[in-house]
Amino acid sequence: MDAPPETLEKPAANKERLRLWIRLLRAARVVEGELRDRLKREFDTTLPRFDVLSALYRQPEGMLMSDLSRFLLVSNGNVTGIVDRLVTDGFVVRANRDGDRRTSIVRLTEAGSARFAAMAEAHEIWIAELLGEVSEEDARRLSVMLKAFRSNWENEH
Amino acid sequence: MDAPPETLEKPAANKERLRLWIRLLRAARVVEGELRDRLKREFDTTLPRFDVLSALYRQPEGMLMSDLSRFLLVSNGNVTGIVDRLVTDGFVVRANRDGDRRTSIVRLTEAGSARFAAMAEAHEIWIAELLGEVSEEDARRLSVMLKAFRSNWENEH
DNA sequence: GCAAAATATTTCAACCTTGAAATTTTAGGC
DNA sequence: GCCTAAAATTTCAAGGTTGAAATATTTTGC
Repeated sequence: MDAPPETLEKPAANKERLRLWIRLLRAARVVEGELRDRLKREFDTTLPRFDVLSALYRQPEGMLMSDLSRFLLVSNGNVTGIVDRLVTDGFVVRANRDGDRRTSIVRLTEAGSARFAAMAEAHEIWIAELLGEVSEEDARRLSVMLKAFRSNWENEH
Repeated sequence: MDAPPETLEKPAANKERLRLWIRLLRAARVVEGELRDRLKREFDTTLPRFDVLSALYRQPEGMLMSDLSRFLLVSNGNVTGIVDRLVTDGFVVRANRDGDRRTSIVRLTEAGSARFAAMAEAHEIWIAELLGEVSEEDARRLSVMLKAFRSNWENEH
């Protein structure tokens, strides 16, 4: 016997999930907005640029455009524009890859790496400050839940 | 004696908060992306338009542009554009308010109200489906945490 | 080898988003 | 009653975002 589909199982649970989603989205927007302001004020940059630098910082050997797009959960065309601007600013380079002329490896420059290191340090402090009310215990629990949510999602899609 | 500032209190807790933030942001993006796709496919609309309709649906007497902006956590100029397009589509009207010619009350039309009701029904099911792995118990706990986070934020800002 | 399918990326139009400047109207001080 | 400040909104430029179409290259099947 199959279990009934989740969505019909218990109406109250679904209302609770809806409330959860709305609050999660609002919390994310509040924090995101604050980070955007601070990145602009203190480093004259944007959140998407920060995200790209962050991804590249973890992969010193570089990433393909499609790697970036998949990792950041944004479209290919989007990454093109952001990387273009980062190249103009001198924080990133596109290196030719012999063997496949369709692709190029995107890598941080020295300047980009140094710049990101400074931003990351501030960023960590900002998050500590913005999420200061969340206890270490709560943070751990919530974090585990969200990780489970995501791996589950990845497996199904 | 004052307690030490949160950010210096315990480095491990801050790492945990940083991890939490990253996971929260990713979860929000995954769900948001899926909602965007479905709203487009099934109702030929966008998330920001849905958000505006949703806000207006809860306030049948209408809202000022600045009310919408504050409630949705987006800029004034942003709301102007979205409402303009909703007016063009016939889902929303701007009514003159006697007494103050700077402002106008934005309200749902009959069509807008009916349209939103249909979308809201689907939306609730989608969320139930997307967050199906989160137990009712977890949802409630998480939801309470996020609510506390937000009221705390509101009080400080 | 070559045509066709698959892959990686860019381009583009439409929309979303912000923050700052401009516009319009109202409220206050005198 | 004026003049100035305040308030609500719109306008605008720059950038972010998507999805679809276009481009360029590589791989596959035969």
